Amino acid sequence: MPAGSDLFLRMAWQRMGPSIADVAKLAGVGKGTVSRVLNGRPGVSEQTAAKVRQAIRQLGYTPNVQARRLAQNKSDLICFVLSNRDFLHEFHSLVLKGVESYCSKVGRDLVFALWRYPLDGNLASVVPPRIIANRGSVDGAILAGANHIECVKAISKLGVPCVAFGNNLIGCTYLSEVDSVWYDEQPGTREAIRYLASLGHRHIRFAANISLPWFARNYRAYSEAMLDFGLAPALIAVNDTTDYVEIGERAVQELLDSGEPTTAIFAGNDVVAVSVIRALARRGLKVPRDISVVGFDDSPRCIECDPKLTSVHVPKEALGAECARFLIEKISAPGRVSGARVVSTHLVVRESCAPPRQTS
Amino acid sequence: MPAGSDLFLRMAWQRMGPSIADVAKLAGVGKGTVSRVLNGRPGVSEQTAAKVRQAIRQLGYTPNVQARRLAQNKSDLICFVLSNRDFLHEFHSLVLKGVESYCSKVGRDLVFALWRYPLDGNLASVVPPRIIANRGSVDGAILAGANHIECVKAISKLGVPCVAFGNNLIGCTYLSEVDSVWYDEQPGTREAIRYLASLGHRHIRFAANISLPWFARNYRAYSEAMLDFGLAPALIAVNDTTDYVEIGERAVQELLDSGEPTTAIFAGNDVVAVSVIRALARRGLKVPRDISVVGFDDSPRCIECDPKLTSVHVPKEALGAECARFLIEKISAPGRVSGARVVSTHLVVRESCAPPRQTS
DNA sequence: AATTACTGTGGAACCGGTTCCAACGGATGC
DNA sequence: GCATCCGTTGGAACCGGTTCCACAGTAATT
Repeated sequence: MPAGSDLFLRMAWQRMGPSIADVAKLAGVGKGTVSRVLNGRPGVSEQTAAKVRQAIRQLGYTPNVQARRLAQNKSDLICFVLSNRDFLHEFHSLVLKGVESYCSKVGRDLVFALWRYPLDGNLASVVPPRIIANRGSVDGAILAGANHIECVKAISKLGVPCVAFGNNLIGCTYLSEVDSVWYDEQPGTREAIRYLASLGHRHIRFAANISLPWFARNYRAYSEAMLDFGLAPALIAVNDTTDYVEIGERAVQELLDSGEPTTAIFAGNDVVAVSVIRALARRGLKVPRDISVVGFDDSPRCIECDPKLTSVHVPKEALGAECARFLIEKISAPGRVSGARVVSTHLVVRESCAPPRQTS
Repeated sequence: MPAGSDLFLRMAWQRMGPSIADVAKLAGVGKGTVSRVLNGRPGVSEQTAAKVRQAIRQLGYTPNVQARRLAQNKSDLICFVLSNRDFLHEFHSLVLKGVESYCSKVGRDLVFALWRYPLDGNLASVVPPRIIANRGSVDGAILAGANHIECVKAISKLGVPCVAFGNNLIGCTYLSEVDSVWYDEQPGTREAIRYLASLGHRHIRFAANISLPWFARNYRAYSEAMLDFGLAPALIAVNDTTDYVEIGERAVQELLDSGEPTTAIFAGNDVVAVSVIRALARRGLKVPRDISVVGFDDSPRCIECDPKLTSVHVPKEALGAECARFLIEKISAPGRVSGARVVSTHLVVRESCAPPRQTS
């Protein structure tokens, strides 16, 4: 492009809009003044500002984002990284929604990236997503999906501020090992047990694959709640599959085979719960008449099944929003904030629980 | 920051990495040469290139993306816009997955944005998402979710290359009115009708709210297929609600009230289909023994319900990938490609259909 | 030996903003 | 009347890349 070419030439040659210099020239002021008006900084007389605004309108001027980013050495971009998930399931869709909603409120945009690596394998060869590795690409990252804690630390060490979704962290020994946001299973779980107990249930069993950390955490919360209410925790473990539907089916089979008295099932999540209900139905057992079922997550499918599922609500959007808030605090005050943040859960009562049948 | 400050000062003061000038100085070459090496351009001797690579390694240099973007006037960023959807449901999650997978293959990153506007109201006051309006922010946009065709045209007129998801376009009178990617309902629908007919069904009714354009398109495909097989199309319209679950329930009620002979229901989508199955079950009718049901979309819930749902598969990932491919072609060859592209559908047979009961 | 051709290479100019400093003009104070 | 101060303002320098032109060597040609 020819040096010093004027606006007309530039626009004709490439699809390039007017620049701040064109505005300045038309308004008869300096570049600095236009910049001040654009960013609402003080120190410009109303008269001059009006001239500038007029020129901006006349040219249809829009600031070039890249140039601003270069000059300010920041991008106003947040990266949402979904790790080791085949795609965005309902849960993370809602987390993303919370993140998006907070980000758009504070004028930041969202980059979406996937990240895959062996969660159990050799972590030494794991490379961060390109967008994170490129310096200056994004101001920070939210690590959602399932991550190994060492990979979160690795991203941090790259100098990119980041916040992780806590409950799916692998290898994390204590809450605040990395900056993270968690949902607390306890409040909702306690409510669920109290509710079942108040209906008269005594034999409430937990069904899941507790080799998966999130189920393990739920199970611990369940156990504590049971003990608090003077009840004996009991587990139906299906630890050799990660297919939630299969976990539900096999749990029912195992339960019926064992013949142990059971009046209610607390499922590790909603998919397991729905699968449990269907497996029970196939064996002629009706929910909640013959047995009560409680799910975990409060996903949309709770109201799409019959009976509608009583479930522990996880505030997914709030979780996402909290991740975003935390990250943006970290970005604007590096080193000033850190630790773990927690959002609460609560029970949503629907139709899948009833008083236990009078034992024959 | 002081002018001409050296690397050490810059890194100490702000968290700023080494720049291309630092690499050039260390390697004893010019900036241009370093740039040539970085971008793998010819015209650099192997000896010099080696020196440069050594210096890059020594400093741990990473190029600054923003600077590159400014100089090249492109961002390598694609925007995925989800319009008028409360969040990413399964369908669009999979479309997004297809987009992501194609983009990451060709080295582009993905920005995620939501866009809300009244689809029927006053379109004059609709403002495009900030990220699109900002010149230079993204190279192009994929408009997913439900869009009004005038809004797609408005984005185009801003000079931002874009491709829209076709099937949810409002106000679109012919396929190639804007650059778009569609799934073709016909092949899968014909397969479904042929399959039902081959089982012996003659009275197959379509259930949906056909005031919604996507259902209207499905209905048209259904009607054509029915006629082709010498059968009479019949509609159960529930046009006064957009709640899919309610559509299913009310359709069943209407069907039973009418008393018209019906041996199979072709639902507008899977959510409607599942709702139909449940509503039938509540009235003591079992699928597929008493009546057959076919869904549309082939969503995950097809295998999470009982019986597993036979459904017309929409290749959502392929659709997303095609959007991305189309857009990137538009970006690299402006004005050279345009029109509508189509991906096909096909039937996936599961458990929800059987030969019709011998009429009593 | 002089001319031509070609390969490498340095570096100035440029992308389009932000930031900061010097300077200007008018009002105020003495 | 002169010094001081403050609100405005222009513009140079800068952010960190890319691009392109000019030019130095060296090899090939005449």
